[in-house]
Parts: sequence; C-alpha cells; structure tokens
Amino acid sequence: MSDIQSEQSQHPESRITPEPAAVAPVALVEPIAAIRFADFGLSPEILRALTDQGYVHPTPIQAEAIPVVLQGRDVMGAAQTGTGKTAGFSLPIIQLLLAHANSSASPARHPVRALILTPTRELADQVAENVKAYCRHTPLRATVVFGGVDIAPQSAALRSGVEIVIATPGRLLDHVQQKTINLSQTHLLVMDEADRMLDMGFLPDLQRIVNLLPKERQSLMFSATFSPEIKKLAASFLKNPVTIEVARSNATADNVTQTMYKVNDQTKLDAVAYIIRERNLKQVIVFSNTKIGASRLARHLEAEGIKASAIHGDKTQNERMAGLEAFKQGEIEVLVATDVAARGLDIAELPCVINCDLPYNAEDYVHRIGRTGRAGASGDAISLYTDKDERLLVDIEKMIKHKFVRAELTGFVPKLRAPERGSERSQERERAPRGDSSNGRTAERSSQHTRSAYSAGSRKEKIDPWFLKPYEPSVSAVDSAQQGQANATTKQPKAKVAALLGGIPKR
DNA sequence: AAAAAAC
Repeated sequence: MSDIQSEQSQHPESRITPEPAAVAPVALVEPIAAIRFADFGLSPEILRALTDQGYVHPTPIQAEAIPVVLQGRDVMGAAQTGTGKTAGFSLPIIQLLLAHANSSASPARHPVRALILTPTRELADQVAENVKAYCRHTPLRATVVFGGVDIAPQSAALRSGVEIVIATPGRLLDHVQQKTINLSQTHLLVMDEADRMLDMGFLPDLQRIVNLLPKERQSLMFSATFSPEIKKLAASFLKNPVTIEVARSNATADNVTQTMYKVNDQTKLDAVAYIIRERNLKQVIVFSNTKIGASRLARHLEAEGIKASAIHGDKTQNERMAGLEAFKQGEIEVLVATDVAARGLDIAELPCVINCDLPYNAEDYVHRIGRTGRAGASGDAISLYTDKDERLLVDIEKMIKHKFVRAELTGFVPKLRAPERGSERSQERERAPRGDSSNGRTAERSSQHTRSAYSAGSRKEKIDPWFLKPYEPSVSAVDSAQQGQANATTKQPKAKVAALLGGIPKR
C-alpha cells in the first residue's frame, strides 16, 4: 500500500494501482484460452449462438458458474462489473431448459420455466436482449416484462407462451394479479444485481414473487457487490448454495483509473462542464444523487453547449429509453443519470464516468464506475466531493480497500453567478420544469411506497481510521441506522428484516 | 438523506 500512496502523491491524477490480486487482474476479465464453451456440454444450438457473436472462450465467472448451474446447484456469484455475469447464468439456464423437457401437462404448452429479475427496466431490457440472442437457434422463447410501457403487448407475448421471463418486480406482480402469468412451473430463479433486489425497497415485492414459485427450485444470485449482511439475507433465499467469487466482493474493476476532486458545492456544475471540456470527453455518463440534480445538470451542460440529456425515474419510459439509445448512438455526448443507470447497463466502450455527487451507498460507487472499463477495456472514473462528503468518501475507501488521493481541480475557474436566495433545494423545486417528468404518475408513485421507518437514523460523527477496521458496509436501509454506532448490533437489523418478511401482506 | 419499482 505504501508504494501506492507515494506513487500517487507524486502524480495526483495517476491511476489507482490495484491491490495485488490473487490472480493477475486481467485474468479476471479475459476469456480463458484453455477452456471453450464447447467443453461444458452446451447444446449445438447454444454454441451456434455464441459463435454468431464471436464468443469461443468463457470468462472466469462464466467458467466457474456454468458447470455449477448445470449441476442444479444454487449459486451466489460475485464478480466484478463487466466480466460477463449475464452469460454466466443465461447459458446454463438455457441448457437446463433444453435438457429437461417440459414435463408439465399444463394447457399452456409453454409454461414459464425460468424467471430473471432485475432492479431497473433498462437492465431487464438489456438482459432480455442477451437471453434472446442466446436462445435464437433453440425452440425456447423469452420475453421481457417491465412497467412504464403498455401492458397489452406483454400480456400477448406471455399468452403466446414463453419459457423465460425477464422482469422488474412491480410489473411482474401486476401480470400475476391479472393472471397473464403463471409461475407455478418456474423452477429457475435468477436475481441479477441481487444485493439491490434484496434492498428494503425491493424486498417486499421480491418476497411476494418468491412465494409464488415452486418450493423445489434452483435459485441464482449475481452481483459485483455483496455486503456481509446482504450475504446472510441472500442465503435465506438459497438452498445449500455454492459461492462463486472470482474476485473479492465489492472490488472495483482493475482497469478503471479513479480520481477524486474536491470541489465547492456551489461550483459543482461548472466543475463538471470544465472536466468534460478539459478532457475533451465525447462519451460520458455523469451520475447525480437526485432526479432534480440530474435534470439541473443536464440543463446546465446544454446551456454550456454540451449535448446532454438526463435519465431518471421521473422521466417517462419513452424518454428514458430514447435518452439511453441516443447516448449509445453518440447523438448525445453526456448522459446525466441517477442511480437508475448505475447497475448492469452495458454501454460499449464507454471511456469515462463522472460522479457529480458521491453516492450515498458505497456499493453504488462500484456499480457506477463499473459502467466503464468493461470487458477488459480501460476506463476513467472521476468523482467530485465536497467537505461534507468526507464520510461517504471514507465509506467507499473502506469498501473497495483503497485510499484515494484527494486531488485539487487545478486551472478551473468557476463562473460568477448572481447569489441565490433561500435554500438551493426549495428554489430548485420552484424552478423544476413541469414537462420534465411527467406523465402524471410521478407524484402518485413517490407517495405510494412509503419510506420505511428503517431508513431513519444517523451516522456516527467520529470515525476510526478505515484501515484499522474490517469493512462494515451499510445494508441499504436495513441497518444504516445501526451501522454508525460502534460495534453495531447485528441482531436488531436481522430481527427487523425477519419481522418485515413475516409481515408482508399476501395479495 | 435518495433512487428504484405497478397502475
């Protein structure tokens, strides 16, 4: 570590040298030449689909996961962002469905046999595209189901018969209620971004869905981040699981250069514009912690002549999808996003990610910067922080087990502006454009899932040096209240989770 | 603290 420190203090912007890993870093991403997909006994149809896409050798997570899933085992899989987790679970699932003929005498010739859950609609869409490509030469059919779009075509697709459904939780339950989907034959469950799916906000819906599945089933969980607490919760959904870790959980991708710039709250937006100009960035995602902040930053960049667009949960689904697509097509240089875009999204060769705000959850930092440096490519992650963010910064350092160099943004001259009156927030609310969101559902939705009482609480003020303590991450909202206190009791949050699970009303 | 996820 000490050599890393000194190296960085000489070159404040130099890359964060990764900790010596058990395996050479690149080996965690690079396909393994000694193994071929054909070695796993995958059907010729699947192999043909892989050949279509030019895939011959599996990545390490794929090499480890595929045989284990084929054996019928439950899996808890951790691998860094951009290392091929999707294929790691999709390929063996497809193989299992092909190998075990449908034994159901159900009137539907194609009962749903595998369910893949994701935390965002765009990710569901992306995973579905992948799965469909892998199924292309097989008789299996896959469809995607998520909210914010017309339900009728989804119902039609489900009626026509599909073996694999990729879904976000809310709309899936909607289909359950409307009886357009039957999960009684669904013996395969995958939770993508599993730690997020087990977050307090998702857990009730998740529990309802799991209750609809056969007890005899195979369950798989994948993510780049698993806190110890979430691991325990995850285990309660798994039966004698095999843990697959091709790198330490919570590790950032090794090939991403991470930079931390201290900035002033008032000049943040200028700082982002400055960085984009200075580095001549033509393709960058900028993360904001709030929907309002994302919209405001996008407007600011546009005013600066930078082609930008915001995506967040108050945009219509059409706007979200159009924004993402425009960004992928290069029509937009900057995609300003909330954490709706933090996880899973695979944007080819994205060179850079900027955190305009440090994320509240350290885990999200790993996922956000994981949008760059995928599939072995190199990437840049630039984060802005203010003096109020020191605690968040330390949380991130503890989790990824790296200490950042706190750099200054030199040569940066913020624009002068008329001083604002009143709180920034209330002003922004007044200024928030109507059309920015609204299909009219927004207010309704935000009030509908009430904030849980568990999210209340405060962090401790004083912190010990991070390197003296083992990593004790936040479990989303579950124990954020407790984690601040020294020797946080783990009993209490667990009891709360149990109470919540037990207290979920049946629909 | 916030965001996400059904209508």
